[in-house]
Amino acid sequence: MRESPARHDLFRLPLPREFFDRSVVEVARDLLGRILVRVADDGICAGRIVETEAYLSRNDSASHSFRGPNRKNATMFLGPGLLYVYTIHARCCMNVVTEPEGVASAVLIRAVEPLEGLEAMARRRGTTKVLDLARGPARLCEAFAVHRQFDGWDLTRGEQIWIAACDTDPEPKDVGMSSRIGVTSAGDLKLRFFLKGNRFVSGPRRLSAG
DNA sequence: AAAACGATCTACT
DNA sequence: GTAGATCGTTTTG
Repeated sequence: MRESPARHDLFRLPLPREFFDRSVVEVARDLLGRILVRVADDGICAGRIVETEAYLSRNDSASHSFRGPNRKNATMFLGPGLLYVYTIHARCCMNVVTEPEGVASAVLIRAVEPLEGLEAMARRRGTTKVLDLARGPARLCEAFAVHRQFDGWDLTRGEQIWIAACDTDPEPKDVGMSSRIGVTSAGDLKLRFFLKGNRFVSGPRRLSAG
């Protein structure tokens, strides 16, 4: 994909703290269309966020912060605009902490549409299939070289990794939402948002709305 | 020390 | 769409 100077300048502006200091659902929806930017020694890359999932603070048993702060989830309690990275199934997933300090709500970034630095992503992922580069939270982390070491990273600094304020797909956003009540124990509520019709969205894109 | 549990992925039908 | 792999973390004895 060709790289235009104008676009590159837009990628440079990190979203400010206030952006993240809002309701987690609001942030999850508003993150769609924004650009995730990664500057690393082994390559620069960027992608448009097409799928997110909101995790509602410690009142939601599906959230990692449900049982209160501990060694692993500490970042979630430290305030908006931080990156929370955790491991699962021997892989990493990245979250953006939202809402005021202590609330511990976060948005899981589930997929991006690769825009720039496809070569770097392909190298890190071990595949050249564009569809498989960053669709899925763990694949995304691998493609963008995000590991546990980035847990607690301040996204508003605009260094190494951040989310650009620009929106490549200005209004009106065609946002889809799929919610489901947890089948397990205490009714877990999951709120997944995605850009409708985008082929980089993972999983079943059933339900409409939005 | 052992067992169970995933905010997942891949392969395959 | 679903079964099976996979391994760090948490929970249990």
